[in-house]
Amino acid sequence: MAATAFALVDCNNFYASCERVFAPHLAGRPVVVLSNNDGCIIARSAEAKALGVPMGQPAFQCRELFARHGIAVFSSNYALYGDMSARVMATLSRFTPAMEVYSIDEAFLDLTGLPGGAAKQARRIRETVVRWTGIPVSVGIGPTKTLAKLANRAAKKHPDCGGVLDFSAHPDPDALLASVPVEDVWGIGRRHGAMLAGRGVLSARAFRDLPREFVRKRMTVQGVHTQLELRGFSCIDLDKAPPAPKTLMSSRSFGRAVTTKDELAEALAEYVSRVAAKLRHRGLLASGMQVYVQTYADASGRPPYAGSAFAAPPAPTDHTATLISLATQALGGLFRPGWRYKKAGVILLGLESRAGRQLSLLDAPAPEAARNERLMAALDAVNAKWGQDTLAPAACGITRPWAMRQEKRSPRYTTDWDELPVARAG
DNA sequence: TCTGGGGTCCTAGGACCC
DNA sequence: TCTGGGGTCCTAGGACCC
Repeated sequence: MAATAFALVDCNNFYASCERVFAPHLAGRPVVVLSNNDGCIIARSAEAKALGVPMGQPAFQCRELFARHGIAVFSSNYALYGDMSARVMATLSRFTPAMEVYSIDEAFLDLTGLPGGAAKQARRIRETVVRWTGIPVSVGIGPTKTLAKLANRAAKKHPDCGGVLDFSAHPDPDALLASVPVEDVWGIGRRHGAMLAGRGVLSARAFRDLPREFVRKRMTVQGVHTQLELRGFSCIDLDKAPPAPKTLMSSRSFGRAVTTKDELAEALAEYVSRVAAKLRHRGLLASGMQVYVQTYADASGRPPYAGSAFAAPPAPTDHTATLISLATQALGGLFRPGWRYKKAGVILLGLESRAGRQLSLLDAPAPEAARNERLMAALDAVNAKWGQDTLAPAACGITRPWAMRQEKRSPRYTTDWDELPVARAG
């Protein structure tokens, strides 16, 4: 029986690569993608990295750098990235059913026992994905998910390995672990990284060799799992069918400061209508809701105001109008005049499966329930066919002066009939 | 004017119950 | 007189991930 071989397949500079698939003239050129609201930099092509464009930097601080180097700048286009992700994942699933889609641009695969060995399969995966989707990927292989992650990072760092690195076949694993900064280990973030650095623990190797009790005390059992995984003992299983989400949220920073309760209510109505559509798409009902608002600091130097409120519908629901009126009520208790609001959001809680719901005698369906259900189904069907905001509740407003900025969004090449790429002859 | 959005898990502490 | 031990549920806060 072969030793377990987890692979982590990770798309290189995913969002930037997606933009380039449909803009071939950008091949070899620096490309960056901005966060929602065109706020900060969330993806960079290799060329942009080489020019020193920093990850996470506010976009307005980089304008000069963008102009000087002719960097192509895009607003984020999640319709495009989501669709490209689905294509990559479908390609990966041809290789093994033992696969976990871990994020929009990453998947774990169990390559144990496949013909030719894990590394050979990984090279085939790489070639196939780039040929079928245009997206380049790197593959890290290891006996645990944490080591596969680490190997993936190393594969990206060392171009000479051809985008595939197998931890188990590495000639000097201790040296490899010693070369990885401790805060780059999967599961160890900035805070714990700083705490460890303060104690002279700087590398993955040094962390691996710490006393277990110390790790448990300072980093909880999750830290212990990470440590065991670095030692080669698998603690984190492949999750082929991720469990239903426990919360769903929709929130946005505004394109400009919002000062009135009416505008806040409109924005919240829009977020509710988005998150309710997600809820129905997953076949879930919400039994609670949290609404929150955040302001900018004001001129007097008062710290920003942040408020949140809970509300619950009479019975678990996925009905947009019910949820909107709930959010509007919650806002009533939350709103303070005289502030400039920066952001608001809605979180749906206590999610349960619609199918599994047992109706009690007390919450027998109201007469309008069946009509509501048909209305929501019709709304979702129209929006699925014609685009996300074709139909929206009037409470969301029409002009949306607070809407987020997206000045450089590329077309939704793959998901919108009006934005298909056009091929020209000759 | 100016720094995203969407998730999960763990722990501690308080309320409440038997 | 004078105040156990164990369990559950909820919330807030902090940490992590992409």
